[in-house]
Amino acid sequence: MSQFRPQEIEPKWQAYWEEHQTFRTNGDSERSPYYVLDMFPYPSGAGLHVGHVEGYTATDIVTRFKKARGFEVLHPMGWDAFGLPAEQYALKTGTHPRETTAKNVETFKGQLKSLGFAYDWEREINTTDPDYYRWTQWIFLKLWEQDLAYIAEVPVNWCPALGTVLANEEVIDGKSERGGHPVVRKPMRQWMLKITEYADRLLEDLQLLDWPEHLVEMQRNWIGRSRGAEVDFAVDSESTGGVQANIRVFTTRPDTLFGATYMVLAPEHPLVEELTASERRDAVDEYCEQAAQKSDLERTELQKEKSGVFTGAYAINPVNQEKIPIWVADYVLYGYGTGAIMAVPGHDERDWEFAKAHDLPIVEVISGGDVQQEAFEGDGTLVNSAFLDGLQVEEAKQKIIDWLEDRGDGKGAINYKLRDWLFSRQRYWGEPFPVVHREEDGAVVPLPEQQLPLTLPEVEEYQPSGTGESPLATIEEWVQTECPETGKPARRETNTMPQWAGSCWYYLRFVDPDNDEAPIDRKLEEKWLPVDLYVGGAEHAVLHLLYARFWHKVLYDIGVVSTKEPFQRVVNQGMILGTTYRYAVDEAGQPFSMVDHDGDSIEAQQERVVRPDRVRWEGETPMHPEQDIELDAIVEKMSKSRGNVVNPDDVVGEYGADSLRLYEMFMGPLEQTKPWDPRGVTGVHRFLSRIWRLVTEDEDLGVEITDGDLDDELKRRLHQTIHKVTDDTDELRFNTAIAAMMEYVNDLYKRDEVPRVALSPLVQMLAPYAPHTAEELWVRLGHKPSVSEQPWPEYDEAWLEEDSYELAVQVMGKLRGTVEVAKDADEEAAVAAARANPDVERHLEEAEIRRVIFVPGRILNFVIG
RNA sequence: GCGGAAGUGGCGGAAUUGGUAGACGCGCUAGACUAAGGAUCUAGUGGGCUUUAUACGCCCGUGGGGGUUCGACUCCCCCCUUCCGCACCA
Repeated sequence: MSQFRPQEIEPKWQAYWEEHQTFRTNGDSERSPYYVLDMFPYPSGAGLHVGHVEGYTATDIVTRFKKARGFEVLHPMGWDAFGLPAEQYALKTGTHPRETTAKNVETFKGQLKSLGFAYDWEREINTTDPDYYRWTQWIFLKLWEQDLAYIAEVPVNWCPALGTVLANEEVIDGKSERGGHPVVRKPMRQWMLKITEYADRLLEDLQLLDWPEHLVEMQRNWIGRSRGAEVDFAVDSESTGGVQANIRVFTTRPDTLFGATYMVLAPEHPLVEELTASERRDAVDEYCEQAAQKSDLERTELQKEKSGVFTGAYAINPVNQEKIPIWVADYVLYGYGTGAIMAVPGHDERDWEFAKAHDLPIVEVISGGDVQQEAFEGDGTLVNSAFLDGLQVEEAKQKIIDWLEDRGDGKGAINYKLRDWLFSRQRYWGEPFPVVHREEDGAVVPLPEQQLPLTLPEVEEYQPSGTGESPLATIEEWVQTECPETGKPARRETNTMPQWAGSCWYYLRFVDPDNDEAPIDRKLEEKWLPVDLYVGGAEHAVLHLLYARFWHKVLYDIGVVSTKEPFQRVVNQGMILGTTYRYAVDEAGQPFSMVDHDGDSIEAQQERVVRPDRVRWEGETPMHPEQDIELDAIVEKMSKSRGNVVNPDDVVGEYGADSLRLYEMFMGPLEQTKPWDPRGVTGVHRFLSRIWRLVTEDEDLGVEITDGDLDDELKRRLHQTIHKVTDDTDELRFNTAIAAMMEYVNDLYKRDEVPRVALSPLVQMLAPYAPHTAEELWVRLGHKPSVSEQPWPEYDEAWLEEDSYELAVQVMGKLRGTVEVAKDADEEAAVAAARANPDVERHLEEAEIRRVIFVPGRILNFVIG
């Protein structure tokens, strides 16, 4: 026997797999292909965290399991390496992002290997590699050719401190996600991608996918399709001193058109300028100016009462020719619909509030509520609506749309929340756009494909130019070029692509990483796509997945890929939470406990945290290391500043990679958010150690390994275990699969002798979960390596059932006892057995049995009365 | 506010075509082996009542309240709480 020392066996088997190319994908294999993909990481300086390990272990188990089940598995890994942190580090230290990236990749790769993940490293890709981004640029050219890329002056989130424009998702509460710097709106020249043109297909094709409901729902909401009508309101030119205009609105409630008592334009709406009456101009100008200065946040949250100003102009309601006032208010968003609304205060809560605040009339057109008290948004019968009176809402919608279309005053329309994709960043560390701006006429000219990749030039300064242009703008010799068509002077585009670009198609490149003719060979794409299982964090539930789907559809339209959707099945691993130990300090800096007498947390203005390894334990109570203060232990998201981050390297160092992997899978369901419990690791480590001692015949155990056959009972247990572990693994229920193996081992421990044939399948089942330990034990059981090349153990249905079973017996639905009955016992036999049980009989003897419910294998219930 | 997910022992979690609630693990308790045990092995461990004690038995128990059913963690209605996403989207 020998001690279980993971630190000794793990490097050994990692070297073995590498040397024997155990997990190299054979592209010519006849086996069924199976593509398992992880969301590839951004190689940050912080290294791998336990959240990565969770998802990567899950896919690793699937990879090894599917391989054992006869599939040819593709399981690649790469680096999403463009991005802001490396550039910010360059700003601080002058280190080229390429160097930072290379170093971080090295760290990550070492960590991944130390965990024994079965990647085919021959297919490693890096989005910052010119051989890779050449094809990212190529796809951009295709988008341009398809008229899906354009340049626009759009108000963007300009962050002066970072000297760059941020995407909406990078702005949180009006501040930059990284660094918390203030963000303001500023119009700038930007590249946009017309994702909106694909909105319908992105919505429709969600049906084809095997994704969790919440994810599909989030995508649906993001796309935000709504059906309604566009209606044209003529402006009353008498009220504008002769200015003629037309205001088009989008509404989902055309049925309420008779209830429109005023109109609202967004402050940015171009008609505001034209329509405003001279005597109202000062007030309107002032209002619009204020609105422009407000951030999105201020325009929404701080808005207790809806603000707005009257323009002095009136519009004419096309259904009844009534004159209604036109207002300007920032509760109407310029970016949605037409930037103008017809306000129906009787049946829209927002309009109702505005009408109340500004004393505008409220008219009821749908009966069912009291519109003077509150807006009625429910279904009902049309009233005060001339030819619509008496109809229900749905009928009225259709009728009014027909009516509007006949008269040319409007039409049925569909609107989306989804906006075009802001696709440029004013940064250095991103893919350059493969286009030039010709100086003589300002034309945008794409580079010919042969000139790709357009590589990033070396740069002296990583500092943004400050004007909003990227550092690339400062390199004259790079910027100055000539037009590939005319040879005349031209300037290169100095924006770069956002980080999403590289991750939009990397799953394709893994299939054919070295192709220098095309991003991917069509035949290989047909073989491997779509991705069978894609695992990653929920933070990418909307944008990454939506953008990648969009690109995939474009590539589908131009024949590069044959599949409509890239990811057949997506699973989000749940977040792993850490424990934070905290206390509070008062204004004078005096520390005090945040735990009250009942053990509840109390609120504190300022709190401090204590790192877990500095906590002083008084029994079960966490205490401040120096002071007599009880710490408040709370479970929350891991973050550096809270000192609650668990470093996988530390766990590997102490317990080994297999224990870390096993623990993360044993914590609970993959998709669930789970708290990290340091003691939990010891539990699974103990389990591995128990198997180890069993297989290595630890003399203290007194369990002997024999070459004999399985007795019936053990055979049954083995087959039941294989059955359970197989099903659970297949359905990603790793926690219960591990529990089944634990139970089996517990049973084996109760025996004096265990035949080798009872252990080998166990080791095989363990292999995807704890591969190093399994490899070593496989050899110690007398087999040739490697267990990773073994087919998955089979179970025999015949051995899943027992000859007899314990039948639960109820009287009036209450459990009164259990009896052992034969597997095929009929009701008569079951009742006889049950009545022979005194505990059951006692409840039956005085009563009349009205009914007997017997479900073989499950329950016997007596109804008495 | 809208949408999604979820509330089960001291803790992480099992169990849902309705059929013995609490598998497995942590922690805890006792015992064994020990010079020692934060090692290991064995047994026990939802709460309460009954009992000299044990066994047996009984009652309660899956966020709360109703309901359907022979039988409900599971299905239906109402309510509460937590987490996640979106947030004036007309």
